[in-house]
Amino acid sequence: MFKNHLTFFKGAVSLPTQTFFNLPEEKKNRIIRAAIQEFAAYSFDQASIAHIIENAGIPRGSFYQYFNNLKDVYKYIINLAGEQKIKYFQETVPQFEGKGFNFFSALRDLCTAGFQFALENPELLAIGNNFIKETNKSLRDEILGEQLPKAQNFYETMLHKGIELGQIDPHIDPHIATLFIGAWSTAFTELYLAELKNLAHDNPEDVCALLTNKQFQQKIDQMIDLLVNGLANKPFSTVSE
Amino acid sequence: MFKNHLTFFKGAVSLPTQTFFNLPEEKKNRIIRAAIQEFAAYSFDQASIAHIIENAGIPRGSFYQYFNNLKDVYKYIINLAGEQKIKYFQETVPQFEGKGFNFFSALRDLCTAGFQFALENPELLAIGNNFIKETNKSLRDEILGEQLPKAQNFYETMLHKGIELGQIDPHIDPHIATLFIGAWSTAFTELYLAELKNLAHDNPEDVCALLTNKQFQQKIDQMIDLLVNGLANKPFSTVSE
Amino acid sequence: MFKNHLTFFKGAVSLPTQTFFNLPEEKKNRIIRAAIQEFAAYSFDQASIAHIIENAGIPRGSFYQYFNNLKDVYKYIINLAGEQKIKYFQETVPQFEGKGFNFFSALRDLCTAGFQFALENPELLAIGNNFIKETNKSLRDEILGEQLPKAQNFYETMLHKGIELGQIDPHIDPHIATLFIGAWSTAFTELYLAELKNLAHDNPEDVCALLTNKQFQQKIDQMIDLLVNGLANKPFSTVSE
Amino acid sequence: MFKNHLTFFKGAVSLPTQTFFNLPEEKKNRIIRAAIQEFAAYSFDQASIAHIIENAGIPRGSFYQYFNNLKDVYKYIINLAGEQKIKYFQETVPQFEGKGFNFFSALRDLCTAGFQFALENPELLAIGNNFIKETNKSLRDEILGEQLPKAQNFYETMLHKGIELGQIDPHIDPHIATLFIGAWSTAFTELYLAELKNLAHDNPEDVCALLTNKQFQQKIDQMIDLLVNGLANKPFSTVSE
DNA sequence: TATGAATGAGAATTCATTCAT
DNA sequence: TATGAATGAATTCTCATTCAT
Repeated sequence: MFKNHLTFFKGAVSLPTQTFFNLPEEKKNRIIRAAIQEFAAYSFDQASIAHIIENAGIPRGSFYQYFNNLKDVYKYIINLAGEQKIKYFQETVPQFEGKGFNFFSALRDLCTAGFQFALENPELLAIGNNFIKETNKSLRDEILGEQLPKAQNFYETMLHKGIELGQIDPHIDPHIATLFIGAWSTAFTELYLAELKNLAHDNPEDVCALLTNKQFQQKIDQMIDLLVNGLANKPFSTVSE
Repeated sequence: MFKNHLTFFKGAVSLPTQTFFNLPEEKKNRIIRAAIQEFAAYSFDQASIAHIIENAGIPRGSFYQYFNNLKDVYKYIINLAGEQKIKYFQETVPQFEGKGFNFFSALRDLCTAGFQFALENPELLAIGNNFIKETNKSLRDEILGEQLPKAQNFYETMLHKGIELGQIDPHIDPHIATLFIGAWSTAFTELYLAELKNLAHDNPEDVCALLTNKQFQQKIDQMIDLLVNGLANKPFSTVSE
Repeated sequence: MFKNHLTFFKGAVSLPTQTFFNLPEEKKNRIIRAAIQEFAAYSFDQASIAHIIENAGIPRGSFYQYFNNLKDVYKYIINLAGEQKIKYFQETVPQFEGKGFNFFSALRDLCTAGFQFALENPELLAIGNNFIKETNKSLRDEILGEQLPKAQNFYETMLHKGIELGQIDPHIDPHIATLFIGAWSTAFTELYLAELKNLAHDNPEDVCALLTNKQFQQKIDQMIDLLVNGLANKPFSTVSE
Repeated sequence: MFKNHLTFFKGAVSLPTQTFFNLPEEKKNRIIRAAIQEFAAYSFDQASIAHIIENAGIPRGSFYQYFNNLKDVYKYIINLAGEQKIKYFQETVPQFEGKGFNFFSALRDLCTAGFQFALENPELLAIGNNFIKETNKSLRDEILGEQLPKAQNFYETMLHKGIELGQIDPHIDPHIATLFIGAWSTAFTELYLAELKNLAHDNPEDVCALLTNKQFQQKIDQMIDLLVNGLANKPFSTVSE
């Protein structure tokens, strides 16, 4: 999940105890909100159970009736976030079906949706960002391992379709392209976060206007253009022949 | 330093105490090795002094005669790694001087050198990777702040030269291009690490042959091609016009 | 508090955690006793959490569930001691109200009560003594700052009343008089401690008889006489005119 | 020594090693100065060998060739300070010999000399102050025990002479009077230090004028007057009869 | 189940003193 | 003797997890 703002996995591993699920909605949500807040603010290693129970307003002992340990809450939250993201995309992005599919316009749609989601769920974006940076290898692998099977990489699906329809250079190894798009997308997220911070400084109230902001739109276009056409000044490019 | 495997800074902040520098080479190296090992395996927050002194085989108190705290060793090691990398590149990569400069072939040289360095110093690569992911903002800024002035971003230099010589599309915003190359470089590192792991599984002894390995060479070429020409199947690309 | 054995403040700053206050009386008292013992025996800087938890028979971690650090226990104990002293005096010393007030007899009452209190609470006396000697200025100021607002300096109150009623030489600067009484009081405490030690040597069991001891009573009278009439053999005193 | 700024002991216990005394004057003085500085700034418990060697500019190991431990330096310095004070007084204060002796004017002379000394040797005053506040009982006793035999309490000598010459109320127990004068003197020191601090704030350059400052002279006179004649408004004092 | 107190394993750091050269 | 590195005991503080009610 969250290799970047446009990648995600679908997962449904049930880690909290049954006791947790039996909780009244309000309390359950308080706990979830506190956990989201915690993992948005801190990496897994810096997150603490103490913070979560304090923000959720539940007793220490209760925590252990709902989860085995911090890792389990983490997995649960990562999972939840992934589900929300998938749900959002499924509702928002036109499914890449039918003949009308165009890889590059679909890409732009996906980007826009991604930024929209990030705008509406800044904490989930932060959680994703923290997860990407997670260096605890065994934790990473454990989470990815559990979720990868159900992962649904929109990019990969799109890519294959694009190749199929001849919109993408057929010489390109799809695996490498996927890797590249992933990194490209992460860089995009960084750009987005940097812009957000600037806007927040200058004009906190119209952060929401970011997406319709002309300059930012131009940057999006440039990034997409780079991905599509590369760096080369076309007449001069020679290396890759 | 280490925004990715091809970016680095030159730095010379001296943080260990004089006592440390007075130590016999052998002992000093033992400590440095232990620290490198630690920061290669763990992020700054997960690294522990206990591990370092245990691996270096020095008593608890001695550590504090050499460094003030973990942060100081970290800075020292990051610095050392940066210096080694710069030294390596200066010795290996043909300086981009004179008329003969070609952005794309220079890029390939840089990549090859980067992989070579990573192959010879896998732990330094790991340290760099961990640093990129560092989420402790104040620590990041502190280290970058101390080293940025002396930073030397090869990509940026090259990019400007490439634009100057008309080898790169002049419409591209250099800032975004830098971001783009950064993403590309990160993807490259991931690719490299994945290959390494495969090789290590299959044929641990010829890891060193990776760079001359034909398949890997093809992948490098593909990556460069992606960067240069983009994804589009040229006759069909339309979006960015 | 405790500028000397007859001065004190009233304070009610609550520093321990709620957890501490929830503890069963017996355990709470064990901890309080251990802390009192510690601060009676050692100055703040020499006191150690290790001693307290050992004497209280609680585990290391528990201490930190009750207090944030040594300073907080210290403040709490100083405060407790102050409250006990005030309570004692309020119950024992006739309030200096009404016309019948006589500075000098009130002083004697106060002294007697002070010695009585010290006798019954030798550890609190020791704590007060250690606090007076506290050289850590910021700690002093912090504690005094928190408690001064509620401070009730019996001497000063009495002094002003004595001046008002013409019982004290009107030429005397009240500030200096306060200083003077402070010194006198300190000397008194020293005298008292010395006597206590002697008695303890000779006849440990009748320490309690100290106050009714005739010789000691005479010493008290002498001290008061010194304060009231000074050293001079009256007909000969000349210096201060 | 140093029960207050007018009390002191003479002592000559030689605690440093012979090696120390063999040192060239300059180096020896550097060490002494560093130690004085340290004990003026910190109480014994807070003082550290590290500070001293740093300020003296001597290596760690050397310290232990000159002294066994911190306590020994402390004793040595306390001793040195005492000797300096005695020397100063012997040179400055008219010896209380002959018929012309008057307790009260001698007292004023002593005070003035004491303040003068304090002004010229603020660090020694600070050391004395710190020693008075020393709560480490065994250390106190050890130092006092070693030095008391040779102690020379000017007050006590004077007092006896004053009684002898009928200048002091013969009913007064000399022991109690000594105790009282001691505390009085300490209070005096506090007053002096407070004034010093005020002056330092207002007019740092004329701190030296403090002693000739009229207001301060009046305070001295009031303090002496209180000691001589007591608090009572003479016609009304009744208690002590 | 809910609660919140109990616990102890670690982590960092300090510093006096000893030791080797 | 001079030097400065070596050492480890002591101290504070944190926190996940267990336990008793």
